[in-house]
Amino acid sequence: MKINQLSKLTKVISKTIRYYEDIGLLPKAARNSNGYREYGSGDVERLIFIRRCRELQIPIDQIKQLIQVQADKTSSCSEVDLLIEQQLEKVRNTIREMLLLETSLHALATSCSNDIISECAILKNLKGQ
Amino acid sequence: MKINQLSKLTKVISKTIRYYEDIGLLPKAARNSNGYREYGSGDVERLIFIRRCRELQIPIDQIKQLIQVQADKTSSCSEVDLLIEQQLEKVRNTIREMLLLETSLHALATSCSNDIISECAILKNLKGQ
DNA sequence: ATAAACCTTACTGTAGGTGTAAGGTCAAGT
DNA sequence: ACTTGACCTTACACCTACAGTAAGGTTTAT
Repeated sequence: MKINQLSKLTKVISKTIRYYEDIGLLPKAARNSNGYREYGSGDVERLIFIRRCRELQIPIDQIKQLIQVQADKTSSCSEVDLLIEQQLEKVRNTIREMLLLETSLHALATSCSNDIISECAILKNLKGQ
Repeated sequence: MKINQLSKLTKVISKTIRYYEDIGLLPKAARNSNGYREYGSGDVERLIFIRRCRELQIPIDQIKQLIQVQADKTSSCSEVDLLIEQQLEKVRNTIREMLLLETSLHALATSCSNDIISECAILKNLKGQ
């Protein structure tokens, strides 16, 4: 199949598929006589795997690792476990930071009941400290 | 004062200060005879304002707007309110997304009690759908 | 005198793509 | 036969918000 077909099956746009090939996340695609990329069902599976990982915000370098681990039959699940666990920790950290941010912004948003710009409490708060 | 002094007072590194000048977030700095940038107390205040905004993840373009609004004595607070409100909404959306992410990752992390890579439930889950 | 600490510009790289230009190919319709 | 439109190709620029590095000039302290 051609790139657009792969794109439809995986919900990854062609542009991004070529990009993934460029950076080595996908192997170099086979080409047919006119130079178009040619894909098979293995590519569909691999790309869906990648898309699912990206949806979970797993960085591309770590996806590369996950793919390598899968290819190596002798490796154990513990590497996979660790990677997912780390990703989970990162997400939880982000959530904590975002909640602090939300508190600050909310306090800021409700601080000004004025209408005169020179007296605006929001701007004053932003200047302070 | 010179750039390093400004940096210490505002907790913004010199590199970033020059960058802000490049992109027009800070006005072109005055120069003294040797070509070094020369700053005054107004610059301290302005840069602290910018830092506080960045800590709240307000994008640089919106900080530019906030600075313009402040300079214009005829403008009302409503623009400021709106901007902060939008930022708050963005942060809340990110939190919502992150919480969904956390759920997915947690489910994934606890799905595999296996140790054989070819049977790893995590990898299977990532391939599916 | 010299070394450390500071200043300058300019260019490159980061993550994960998206946008755009300029062109080749292919199938269908007129 | 010709054209139109949909598809394919590469290559380069752009996005955010900086950080790193090179290569060089200046100032300050010892």
